[in-house]
Amino acid sequence: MINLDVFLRNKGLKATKNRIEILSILMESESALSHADITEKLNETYIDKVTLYRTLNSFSEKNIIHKVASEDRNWKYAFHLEDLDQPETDKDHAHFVCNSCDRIFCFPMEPNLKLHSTQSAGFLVNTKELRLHGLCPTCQV
Amino acid sequence: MINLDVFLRNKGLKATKNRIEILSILMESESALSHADITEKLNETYIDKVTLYRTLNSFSEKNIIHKVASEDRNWKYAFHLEDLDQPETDKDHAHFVCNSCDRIFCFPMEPNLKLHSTQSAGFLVNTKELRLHGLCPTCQV
DNA sequence: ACACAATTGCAACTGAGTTGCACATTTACT
DNA sequence: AGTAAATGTGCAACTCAGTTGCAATTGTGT
Repeated sequence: MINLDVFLRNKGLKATKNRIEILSILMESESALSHADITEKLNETYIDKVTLYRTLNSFSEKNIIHKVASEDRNWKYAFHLEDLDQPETDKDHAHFVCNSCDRIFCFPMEPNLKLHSTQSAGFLVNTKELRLHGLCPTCQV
Repeated sequence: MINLDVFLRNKGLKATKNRIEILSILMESESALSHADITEKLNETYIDKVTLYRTLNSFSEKNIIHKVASEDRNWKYAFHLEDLDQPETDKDHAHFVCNSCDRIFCFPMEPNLKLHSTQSAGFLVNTKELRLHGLCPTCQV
C-alpha cells in the first residue's frame, strides 16, 4: 500500500484529509468517476462541491489522474495504477465508453498500435486514445 | 454535387431552407464544427439557436453527421463524405483533437486496427474511435 | 389548394462547472 | 512547539451549452 500522504506531498500538493479521501476513492474504482459519482461515494464525509472540482483539477494538472471527456457532457476522472511507474510521460490509454450508462472504463493501450501517417501529416500527435463505444457488461441486458 | 433537397427527404427529414443551409456548412468544413462555429458561418442568415441544436440532433439521429464529445465541453458536429457509401453502418473514425484550439479533425479509420481482446472481455464493442491528441498545424507556433 | 404532421422561434429553464472572497489548515522555518 | 506565508476550503453568486414547453408557421402527400 502506497502512502498517500507522502505521495501527495511529492506531487507538490498539501496532504489534506479531503484529498486523501478523494484520491482513495479514485484509486479503488474500476471505472472513471464523475463528480456526482464521487459525491455519492463520499456519503458520510461532507466536501463542498467546489472543493471537489478544484481537487480533481489539481490532481489532473499534476498528472495524478486523467480527466476524460464523456458523451454525457460530464467529466470523468480516473486514476491509472500503471502511471505510477512512468508518471512524467503522457501515457496512451484505451477507454471503453458505454453507450447506455455512459460509464468509462480504462485499459492499458495496445503498445503496437500503428498510425496512418499519411492522413495525419502536419499534425503533431502527443497522446493516442483508443475509444471503444458499445455496451458494458452490466448494460448487456 | 449531391441534391441536398432529395438527400434530406430520403433520410425522412423535411427539406427546409434552414436545414439545407446548415448541412451545406457542415459539408464544406474541414474540421468538426461547434454550435457557435456554425452560428458564425451563418452570419447573414438568422436561425434560432434552439432550431440549430434541434437540427444538429436530427442530423445526428439520422446518421447524417457525427456528434463528437469535445474536451471543451461543447459538442462538435461533423459530416463524413465516406459515410454516403455505407450510411447504415456505424463507421469507425479517427479524430485528431487539438490540445490548444480544441478543434477536431476527422480521418478515415485505419482498417486493420486490431484490439486487445483480453482486456475487453465482457464488453460489447460497437464502434471504434481512435483519438489523437496534440497540436494541429495552425497551433504549432 | 388542403389538412396534417413536422419544423420553427421565443422565453424560460437546467445543471455542470467556475469565480471571488473571507476564513481555515498545512507546511517550512526558527 | 510556535509562527508566518502559502495553500486549501466553503459559501454565494455566476456562466454558459444545451433543453423544454408551447403557440405559430411551413413542407409534403393527397
